[in-house]
Amino acid sequence: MNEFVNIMRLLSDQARVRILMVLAKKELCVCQLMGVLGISQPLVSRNLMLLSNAGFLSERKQGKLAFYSLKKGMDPIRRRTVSLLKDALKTDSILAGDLRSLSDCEDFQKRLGRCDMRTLSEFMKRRKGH
Amino acid sequence: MNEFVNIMRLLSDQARVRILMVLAKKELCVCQLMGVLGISQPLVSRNLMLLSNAGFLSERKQGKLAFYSLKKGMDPIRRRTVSLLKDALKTDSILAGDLRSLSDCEDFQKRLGRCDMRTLSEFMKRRKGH
DNA sequence: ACATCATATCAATGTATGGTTATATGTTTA
DNA sequence: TAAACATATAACCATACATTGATATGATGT
Repeated sequence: MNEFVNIMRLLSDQARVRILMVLAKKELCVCQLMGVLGISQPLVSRNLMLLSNAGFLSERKQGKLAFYSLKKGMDPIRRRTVSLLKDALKTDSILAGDLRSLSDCEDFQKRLGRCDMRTLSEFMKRRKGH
Repeated sequence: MNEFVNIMRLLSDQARVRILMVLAKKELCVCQLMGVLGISQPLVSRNLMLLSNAGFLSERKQGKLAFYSLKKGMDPIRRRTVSLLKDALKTDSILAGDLRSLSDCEDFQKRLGRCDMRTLSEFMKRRKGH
């Protein structure tokens, strides 16, 4: 009972749901999530830790980057929960915006050749402007 | 997005999940839920209101009693959510205890011929003793 | 009308949680 | 080795929420 209630509490936060849904599309590092979601780095990190501890994410370290992705081989309950999330948010506008931000962010980083959190967050802020 | 996150928050509470699961078995009035779950009447009422407003419950008034049950004809997302709850808690010990309490509580009330919240809560307290 | 019973609502309070700032840890590059 | 970069952790504050106790509303029977 408690485990399930804790999973629900985990998913009762917009930022965490957005992270989970974006990672369901593609493996990303922390700074990319910052850029895409427009939230602070400590907050991204904390939410990634919570989602990892709850058994939803895998972590992969490469150099100074930490990549997170949806965990493979989750138990049936978690799998169904993620599937429910996907269907419930299939036409969600915020999520659609996040995915657009993602490709913009990737283009920017490709030109830059690195993550560069400061420049990236400036770029994304300007991007939100219009 | 917000609607879904609110549903998750709703289900991130043990008392509400227990209420929902017991009502999924059987229509009950407020005082029966008090007895079965061992929680205060204002708390039961409040959580019933939240679950109703979120579209999970139907209400039926009969005399001074207010009966609540799982709503018929919920949208697919809510239906799947309830189904997920049921499966996730299929072997949950707290829920099993609630269902046992339910039949005890019904026996007691049948002998008594009414709800009688005061006597009932005393009875249920003693019952928890062993 | 009055007393009792069932439910709803309100006020008060302690706790949990999201968000921010500052700092620490670890990695690469110059 | 020093500086820049990426991430993690800690401390803190403000807000939201669960829970309780008291009280209000409303129905039933005497």
